[in-house]
Amino acid sequence: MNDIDQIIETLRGKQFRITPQRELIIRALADVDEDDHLTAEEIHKRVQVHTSAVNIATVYRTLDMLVEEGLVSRIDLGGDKEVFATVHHGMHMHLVCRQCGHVLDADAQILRDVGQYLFSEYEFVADLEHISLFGICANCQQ
Amino acid sequence: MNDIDQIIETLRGKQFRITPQRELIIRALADVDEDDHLTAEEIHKRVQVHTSAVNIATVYRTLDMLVEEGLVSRIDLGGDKEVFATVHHGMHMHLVCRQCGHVLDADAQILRDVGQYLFSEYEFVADLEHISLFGICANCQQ
DNA sequence: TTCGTAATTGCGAATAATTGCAACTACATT
DNA sequence: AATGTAGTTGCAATTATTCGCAATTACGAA
Repeated sequence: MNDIDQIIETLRGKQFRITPQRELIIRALADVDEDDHLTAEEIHKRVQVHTSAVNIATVYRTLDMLVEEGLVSRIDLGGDKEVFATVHHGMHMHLVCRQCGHVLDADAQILRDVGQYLFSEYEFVADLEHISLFGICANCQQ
Repeated sequence: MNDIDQIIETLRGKQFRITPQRELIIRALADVDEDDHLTAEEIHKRVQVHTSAVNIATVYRTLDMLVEEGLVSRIDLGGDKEVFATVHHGMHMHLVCRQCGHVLDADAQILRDVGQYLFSEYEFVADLEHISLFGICANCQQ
């Protein structure tokens, strides 16, 4: 079973209705190259290639729902830029420079320890698939 | 020297001008109880107690500048809620439940390791004073 | 297959946040 | 103390996101 069907099955299991709009949005999200992330606006554009009959508000609402259900990651790339990707996408850590805005992808392996600690100490299941950390990149340090 | 003067001195050193607006915004931010964080809107209200002559756009721009200079932390509490605090505020980690929105403060000590790793591996200086992690809290797991 | 209904959508309006630009001002220089 | 100017602000316009509500529709049950 591919990512798309897997997400749809999960939603059905939770009594969500699978509308054409939702399916198109999920396809747009899943049909990207590895390491690719899309903004809400980009997703809307991709969906409109197939049909112009999907409202931008529906895109926002569907993304919120998918994030809340843990099927999609909301990735903050510095205030003004917010992107989305399915959680099947592979673990990522984004190092965002708060000075130049540059985004560096880092190995997220180290966060496993943090995740384990948070669960044992607080019973909190942290989303560590896509994490953004802010700071200053090598270039901007001088 | 207190937090406020320290921030102002740092800004002067970087050739930023200390306008009445900026001073009021910095005071509003620094004059809070430990563990308190303010939204841009709350900061604006606090400043307006002293004078109505500060535009909300100035508050946003000043906060952006302070964050970019590393003097203030921008703390994301779940998409719609963004709060600010001076970095002198003490290390924090916010565990934000993506289902119920509840925010739990956790010990941030463990992130020190992550910070060291990121610097040695990527020369990236991560802001670990105020971190938000998203996930599912104990209550919402069932 | 049809029906009933609660979930979902689209639309327009409301709200939040950002930006361009002309006017203003902090402060270094004289 | 007066001056020049680059940095900063206020305002209005723009853009991004959310919300209320009536119309529509997915899908379980008959």
